[in-house]
Amino acid sequence: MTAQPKKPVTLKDVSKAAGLSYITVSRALRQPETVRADTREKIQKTISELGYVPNLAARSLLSKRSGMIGVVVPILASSLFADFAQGVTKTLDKQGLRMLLAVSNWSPKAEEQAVRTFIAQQADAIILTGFSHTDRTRKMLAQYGRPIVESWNISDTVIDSAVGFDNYAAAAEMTRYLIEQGYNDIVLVSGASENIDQFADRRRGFVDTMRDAGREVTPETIVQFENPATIESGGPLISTVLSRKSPPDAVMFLAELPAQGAMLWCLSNAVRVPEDIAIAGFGDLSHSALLPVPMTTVQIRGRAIGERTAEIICKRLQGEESGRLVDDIGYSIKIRKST
Amino acid sequence: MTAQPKKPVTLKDVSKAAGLSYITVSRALRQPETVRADTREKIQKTISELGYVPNLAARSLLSKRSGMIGVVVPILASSLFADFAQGVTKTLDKQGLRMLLAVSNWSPKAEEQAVRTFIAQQADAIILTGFSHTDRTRKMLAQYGRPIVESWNISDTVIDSAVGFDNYAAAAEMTRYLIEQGYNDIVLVSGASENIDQFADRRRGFVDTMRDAGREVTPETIVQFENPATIESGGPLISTVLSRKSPPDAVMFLAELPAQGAMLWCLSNAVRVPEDIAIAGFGDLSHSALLPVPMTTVQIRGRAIGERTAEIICKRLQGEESGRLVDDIGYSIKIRKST
DNA sequence: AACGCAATGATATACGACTATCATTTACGA
DNA sequence: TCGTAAATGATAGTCGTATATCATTGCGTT
Repeated sequence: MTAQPKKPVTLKDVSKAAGLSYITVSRALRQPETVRADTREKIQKTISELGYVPNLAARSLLSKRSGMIGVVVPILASSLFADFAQGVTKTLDKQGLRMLLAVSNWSPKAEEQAVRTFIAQQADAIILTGFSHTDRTRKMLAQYGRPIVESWNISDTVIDSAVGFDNYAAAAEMTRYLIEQGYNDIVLVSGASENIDQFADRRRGFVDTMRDAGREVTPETIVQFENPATIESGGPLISTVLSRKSPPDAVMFLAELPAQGAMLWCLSNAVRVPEDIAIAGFGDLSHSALLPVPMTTVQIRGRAIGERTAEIICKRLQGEESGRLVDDIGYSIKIRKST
Repeated sequence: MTAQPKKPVTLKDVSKAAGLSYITVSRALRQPETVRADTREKIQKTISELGYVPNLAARSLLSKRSGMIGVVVPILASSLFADFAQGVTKTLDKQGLRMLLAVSNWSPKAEEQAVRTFIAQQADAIILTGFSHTDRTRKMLAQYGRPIVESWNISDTVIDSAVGFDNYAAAAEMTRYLIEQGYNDIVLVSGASENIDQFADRRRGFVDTMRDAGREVTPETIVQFENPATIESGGPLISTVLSRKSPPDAVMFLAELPAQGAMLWCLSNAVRVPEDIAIAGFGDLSHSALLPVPMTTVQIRGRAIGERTAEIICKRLQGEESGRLVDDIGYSIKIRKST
């Protein structure tokens, strides 16, 4: 069945089968009003009989539009980026656009490779996550000449447009909240922040707020997990922190999965939250609100970021010159029982 | 910047800039050994100066290979299908192939639309989830003449190849286990199974095993949730079941999220698991093993299914005529504390 | 000086869809 | 029966890449 590749059906094949000329068939599809109704019907009939599907590679060569949008996410499994990607396709679908999806594993180098093939494939627009790109990526995108949206963060220096939220402010606000709640010794659990602006910004938000409040930030204050963040890393992280000579009274995570892992570890090890240790997350994955001790966290609407991003792309492709645009979709601090 | 579309750089532009003929530049890329080393270098230099990126639409028109693989998943957010998709791209990446990803929302009609555009985009292969396709989808795929892999289930009647596990057997084995554990009144919580073979097979596995064991299966035995399965649906489902005149002593879920939701509801409502009610899941998302009462479930390795699926595609595209192939990647029943 | 070979050039054709231009056929009313 | 408009046909060129064929140039060897 699949062994011998079938020769694909072309418009020419359709015209022969219908006993019409190529040009008439072409017109029936492109300018239907110039072709008689019964002729159109006959053509439609043979099209579905032969199973003709237009070759978009040929069309794109001429029209310069491929109908594909390139999207790069750092990771997909158990993360808000899956929501994001789903939001993107959902919106693109309505316009008949398709998503070329690449996973970078938080590597700008992998992102570069993805962008290169997106451009080669004639993607009509490109969606990236974050602002951390290689020089070559930036050079390629500068030549690209089509819509580019960076997502999941906002900044004054975007390539083209951006949709996201203020990572710095979100972390700062959560830090301020914890300080105001009276926690004296707050530890930050952060992802590796080299090359990842989101984590770097969140981290700065924490550090600046702590210092503004007169709190000391020592090397002991910040603990790091390896990307990608996993739920399994949470237990070891919190147990290490709790076994210090003078353990902190609050731990603020910059990713949701390790926070959930830490919470579950506490539940299983008779550590009371928030009495023994307060835990705050970042992201608000679906479990967080339903845990026996619902978790305080920064709620990010990943789906909404994806939809908004795709909407901007669609508008741009329809010729609306919105120009450089930075859309702050916001976040919200969800105060629950864990702090 | 993005306003006026730049005219893209073509091979011809490169040849002009390098002071060479088009054909020499073309040869330098396709048959490098026929071009002098220093000429090749000069060409490479101008290529990177101009930022030339080959137009794969043009190439694909000639070569019949687009370098893109179409993938349809029912859902992406908080599900094993995100792991699956990540496994697929990871493996495709190594061969320089890209993933066109569509989300069907469990709708065969949406799948059909996705398949149509995959074929139009000249995808080199197509990956589907499950066996539930519309007649039109089947017709298109029959004409397609390229590798097709159906995933997440296995069967004797596949279109081309399949990678997955035996949904029927997995549900049957879990049912048998619950019966052997001595649970007398087992309730099944299933997804809507019209048009979704995975759920239908799991359901049959449950029903057949129950009847074989002499258990009655009444309308009361099976409760249904709406797709997509959410964690939020778990609480209401289990509380409804528990408020029956004679509540069951075990609940078997055919999806992991509602099972987790049910478990978390029990934890928050002083319902003891498994003493008051046993709970079994299906899928094993990352939280399940770490809950205060770790959950018994059917472990599915979504990532592995994705990787294996992509491997088969890659081999096929490299010309290995493996032919019709059904790969059972297995599952494993994880007995934990919740039953 | 003649030969062979490597490197490069010129030209044409193909891929499938689309369009512009001009030509032909058909149907219908006056 | 003619004029007109609508419907259809024929032909050629476009997009960017790839390749087959044949031609030209330059260089070293005998």
